[in-house]
Amino acid sequence: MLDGFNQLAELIAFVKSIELKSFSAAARKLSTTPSAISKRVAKLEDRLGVRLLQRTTRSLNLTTEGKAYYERISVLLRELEEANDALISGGKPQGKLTISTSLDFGQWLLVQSIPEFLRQYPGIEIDLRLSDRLVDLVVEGIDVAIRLGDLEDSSLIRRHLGRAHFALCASPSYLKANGTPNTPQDLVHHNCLRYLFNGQPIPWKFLINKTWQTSAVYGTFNSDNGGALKNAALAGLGITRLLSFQVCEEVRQKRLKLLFSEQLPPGLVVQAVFTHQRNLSPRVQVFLDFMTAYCAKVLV
Amino acid sequence: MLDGFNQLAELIAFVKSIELKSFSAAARKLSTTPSAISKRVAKLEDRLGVRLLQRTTRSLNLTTEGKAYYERISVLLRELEEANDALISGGKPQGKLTISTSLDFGQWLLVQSIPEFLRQYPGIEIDLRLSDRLVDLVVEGIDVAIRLGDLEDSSLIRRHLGRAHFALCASPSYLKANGTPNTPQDLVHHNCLRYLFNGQPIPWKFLINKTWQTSAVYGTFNSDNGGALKNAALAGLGITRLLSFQVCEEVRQKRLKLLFSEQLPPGLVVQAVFTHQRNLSPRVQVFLDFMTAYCAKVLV
DNA sequence: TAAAAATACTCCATAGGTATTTTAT
DNA sequence: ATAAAATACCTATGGAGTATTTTTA
Repeated sequence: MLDGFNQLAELIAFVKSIELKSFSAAARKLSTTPSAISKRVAKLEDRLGVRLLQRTTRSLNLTTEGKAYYERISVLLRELEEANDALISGGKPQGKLTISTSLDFGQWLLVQSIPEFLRQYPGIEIDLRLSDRLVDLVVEGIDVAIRLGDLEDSSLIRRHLGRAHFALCASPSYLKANGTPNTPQDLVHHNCLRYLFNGQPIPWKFLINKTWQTSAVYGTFNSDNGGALKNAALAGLGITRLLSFQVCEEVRQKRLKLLFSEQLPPGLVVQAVFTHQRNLSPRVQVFLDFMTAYCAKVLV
Repeated sequence: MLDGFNQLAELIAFVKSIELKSFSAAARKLSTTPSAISKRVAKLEDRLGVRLLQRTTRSLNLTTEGKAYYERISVLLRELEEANDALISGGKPQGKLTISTSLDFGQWLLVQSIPEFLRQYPGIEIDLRLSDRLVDLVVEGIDVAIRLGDLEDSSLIRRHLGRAHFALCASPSYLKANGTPNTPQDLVHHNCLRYLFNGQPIPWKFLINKTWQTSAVYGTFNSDNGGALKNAALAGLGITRLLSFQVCEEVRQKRLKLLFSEQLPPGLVVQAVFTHQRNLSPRVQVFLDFMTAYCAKVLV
């Protein structure tokens, strides 16, 4: 039984100490004294009969057992808080919404939509975490991630938001200086700025004579950051392939010209992923609905 | 923050009261007084600012909010207990393992394996729940279910254990009195005892001339219980189709004879299903491994 | 009227704060 | 030398028990 493990405060002290890597910091955050935190954690260890933290006056280090325990407990505390919030708010969306997405999608599309979202739901605040690595939603306490490309992840629920189209583009100055390619094959003679995924440039495919063919393209600049590629293209360095939402503004302003639009692959699936279907919190629900509508409008 | 929701004891009192439908009963279970339980629940309600239980001196009824809260909290408490157990036991399998499976599989195959399993893991005790309805693992607090047939359930992890073959059989006395059918088509003239799924008899298929054909069969007795069908067949009532593990003993003793073994469909997939892959408790892990080995041996 | 929940009242365990000591960088 | 964790000591909050009242089936 849970008898004897009565004090939620102990668990909170433990988790917060780890997250802030300090008893004193945790004490400040929890509006109490370091003494109290020290005692709570010690008591928790006593009750469990296991040392959770190896601590010196200068550092806190999780023991193996502590690490395993932390990973489970921190999730449970978040869920408990969630349950309390849901109850108290009576189903109204509120609280902190933690979103994870890629740098490119987050910087360009998502941030544009956020002001309107926050206006519609004044009770919600947003933590936006941008990262191109595949984050673990549960461990990192993320409510919802938006991912480009159809990545498998068995344990997560997915919701289709739309499709991000590719956009092959270059600045008018580059095209003037180097000529506009007439066919994808001509790209061999151009400076092609490629996106790196896991350190590898992604091949460019084109519809040529009704079949999909990979063009061998090369260039003097590759990057794993779409913004960098766009800026390079704007600076007239060469031709790059991005996603349409990243460059629509520049295309409208005629600072970038699109090439071979009719011959590009269908693009990347955009989807929201999140954990348990059951008991989805109101703030995640409204965000999903909002993004579904927003993407339907923006991802042409 | 969870500040102010410090007392796990309150949550436990709430959950136990609901499960036992009484404060007094919960008090007995938790080795305390009804007074304490009453106060804990009242305090929890105060803190949350929501009435969770509508109570008279004779009955406890969850409010709408209370029901929603209970469903979330009860799961969290189980998981917290789990985390504590896992830590204290240091990864050794122990504690109560709750298994759900169908009546037929549970009664015949599973119970045979349990003594050996319990012998191997003295720290484990088993709650076996037999039911032919599709239970909700999370809500009912079930560690692992064993299901026959390839049922989809997105949110659950599945592990393949083997395949249960069909066995068409009848008693020697029945075959003597009514003749042994030579082909599946002959079954039209026999009393076929069929299994009911959702109230409907499941059709019998056979491999006839290298194609799968459904035989129109009829009989004077159908049941949604395999044991009943087996007993009817043993009593000489007719021919029935069961799963091989249900009748292998009787076949060995020549109290039932198998028919058309070469012409029956491949049988039902047997699989274990459970929730989250991560942090699978040791007792569930060893049970899965044990059942995998056991089924590999028993499901020929 | 009988059994269960709420309540009033008392008690004491213990959590937490203050002040101090220890420790590691 | 300093900042952080542990500890000793004291205080006071509040949780739990006993006894009593209220409620309802």
